[in-house]
Amino acid sequence: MPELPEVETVRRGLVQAMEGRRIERAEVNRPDLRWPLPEGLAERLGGARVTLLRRRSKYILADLDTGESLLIHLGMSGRMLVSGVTLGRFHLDHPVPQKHDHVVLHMEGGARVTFNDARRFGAMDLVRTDREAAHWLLAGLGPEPFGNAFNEGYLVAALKARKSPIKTALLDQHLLAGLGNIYVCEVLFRAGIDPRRAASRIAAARIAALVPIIREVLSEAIEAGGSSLRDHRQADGELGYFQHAFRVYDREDAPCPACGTPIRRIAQGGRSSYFCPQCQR
DNA sequence: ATTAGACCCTGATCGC
DNA sequence: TGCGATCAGGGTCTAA
Repeated sequence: MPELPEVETVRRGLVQAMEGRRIERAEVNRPDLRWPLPEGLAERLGGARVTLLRRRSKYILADLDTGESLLIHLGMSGRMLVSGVTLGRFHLDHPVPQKHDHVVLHMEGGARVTFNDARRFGAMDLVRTDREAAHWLLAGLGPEPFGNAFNEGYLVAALKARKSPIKTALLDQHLLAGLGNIYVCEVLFRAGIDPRRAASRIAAARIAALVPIIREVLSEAIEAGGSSLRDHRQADGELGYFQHAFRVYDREDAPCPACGTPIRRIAQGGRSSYFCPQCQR
């Protein structure tokens, strides 16, 4: 489901229900998601206070006052839904229990935060906060798109060594953390680059131009509350609306917004790439 | 080290 | 209405 903008949207949606609040009780309904859940997860969460909610790449990190952080990945179909709270005029509820509600956090004050994930490609783990950078899921991640370590020089150097298509290279989380299939397609369209082009053979100036484009696309998507395809929801159940701004993703045969040429869909690395054969070279 | 492909799992959709 | 094939925003692991 979620790429960086969706994860950031979910994180923001969880702040009010979780930050500064104690987890009164944690309900863990199965022993594993993608991987086994950590030993004693329910006991280690119960009674802990959430001090801060952060995001690294497509992971959400909930720092606890126990010295541990809860690491959450939503995979393809994971959701975090808040219920049992009133936000302004709206009372959020989530008729429980739903199929695939794997972990439920009962927060002090009555809010519930439910991790629901039909496909179970998602993950949860506990890590000592002061050693989180060494966690096996986080250690190999590339720079954050909005961080200082991600810049023109870095990207040009990193892509120079890549013979794979630019599409696949930008999806590699070791090279750059946070992009997924949707936003890579949209970025390459805005940059006018054919997704099949070998990364190493694209002129440095065109690679450099990707840096601000990547930030622009991600910023706009975050601003829109992410993209809601199929059943993705923000934490408050609202839908993001960036999908209405897609220029190529999921628009096979529809006219290119720039030139009218039908958008093409091809498979790369087992995923669909959408592009305009006229505008992207 | 890089790259392609299989694989993980459930659910929605489409053509017949 | 049913059935199989295909596809889906994630990532890991293996083999070459």
